[in-house]
Amino acid sequence: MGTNLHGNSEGIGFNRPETQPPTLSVKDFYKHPELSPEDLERIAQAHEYQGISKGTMLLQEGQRAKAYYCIGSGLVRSFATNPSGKDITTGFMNQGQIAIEVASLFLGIPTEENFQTLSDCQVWKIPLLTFHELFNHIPAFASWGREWMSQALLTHKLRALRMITEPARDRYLRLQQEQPELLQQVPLKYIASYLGITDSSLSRIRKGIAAGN
Amino acid sequence: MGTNLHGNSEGIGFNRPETQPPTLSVKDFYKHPELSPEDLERIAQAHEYQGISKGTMLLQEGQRAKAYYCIGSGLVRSFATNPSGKDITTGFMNQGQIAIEVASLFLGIPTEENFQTLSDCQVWKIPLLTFHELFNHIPAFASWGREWMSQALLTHKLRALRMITEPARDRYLRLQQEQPELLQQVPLKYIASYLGITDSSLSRIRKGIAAGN
DNA sequence: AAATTTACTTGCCCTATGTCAAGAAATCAA
DNA sequence: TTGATTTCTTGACATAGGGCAAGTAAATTT
Repeated sequence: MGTNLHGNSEGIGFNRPETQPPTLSVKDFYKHPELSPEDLERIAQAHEYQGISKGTMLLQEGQRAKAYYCIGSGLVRSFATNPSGKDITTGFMNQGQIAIEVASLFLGIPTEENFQTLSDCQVWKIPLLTFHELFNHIPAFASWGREWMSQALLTHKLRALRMITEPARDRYLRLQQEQPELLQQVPLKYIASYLGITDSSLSRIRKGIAAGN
Repeated sequence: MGTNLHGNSEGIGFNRPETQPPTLSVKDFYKHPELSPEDLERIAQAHEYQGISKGTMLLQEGQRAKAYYCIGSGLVRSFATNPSGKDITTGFMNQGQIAIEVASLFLGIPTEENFQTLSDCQVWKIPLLTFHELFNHIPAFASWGREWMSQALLTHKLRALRMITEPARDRYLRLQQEQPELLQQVPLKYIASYLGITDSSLSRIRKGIAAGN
């Protein structure tokens, strides 16, 4: 295999000490006005805390997700593989975000995306079955889910639009502004494919920005 | 104004005879295993039938949608306007599809998209208030909505991905295969911006296809 | 039917980005 | 520490697609 992201499906329980303890609790992921403290408690109980080491595949295309992950610390990327074999990064999820695959979640169809940790992560994991149960029994949780999905939908529409309207350089600058952490932690090739360009091009764009700004 | 798509906000009730009566009923839009005939009936009742003439703006950016539209016949496009003034087609909705704006629907935020009829349309319109009421009272309807949204989310993710991975020509061919009607009915410039290219480029792509295939 | 507007095509030239390949720098593995 | 792998940069060249402008065809308005 020969990569440090070796795709072990069982990278659970790393030992390296975290540099920063996450200041998040699982309840922070479920902010919604209608959710009562009791609801929140019940939801929180349904999660299991896990440490996951860098390079772990959380989900592979063709599978159906069995859980989703609230990211307490660390970084996850999702990617799709091109017919021609290249992988295209479709998203980054970091602290405070949820790594989730919608096709599996509500449609029960196998995913076309892969999810992979880019660093050691601390996550709260919730099985999809449990999720559905809570979802059906706690209306406020359903509201939360609806809002989450609406937001995701907007985000993806906007992404498609920007791929059309903005030149690569602008997309890079926007990413730099909105998620500067990413540029530090993520290999350039993943950033590049996320922006829809090659790594060579991104390298040149960077150079251009560094020079004439 | 000087365009046949004159953006009248009150193009309700055209008189031109339809060439084809729509074979759809409003219930056809709400296929879901959990929806009982009674539910369906109640939902159907909440819709109002309307004829809308070509060129009508159903929704303008900056507004909050007050309703959505099930398209019995005709064609609608959504578009966003670029900072530089150009409009970019973000989607086409035709017979059997729903013209809806998610930001307004569940987030209550003003839309950044415009919706415009590209032909005379027959629609079933449902006010958002009524929709929310039914949505909250009929669990199966909520399931339907969730599924609709999941599907929409997948579609938009895929669109963004294809903008990255496929060349314009392939995107055109795909559109031609998946929605051939569109190419007949829609001005080239709208198709072009939907595909993320200029009308000149699309014209050349067409030419190329017509020649060497 | 004349005038106007819109739709589409085409030519010329330009730019952003891709492809391929090489090499330096950094990181990881042993 | 050495070797292997990955990361990033850079060069030479190719190409898809954009910008602009002209021109014809088609449709709409008057």
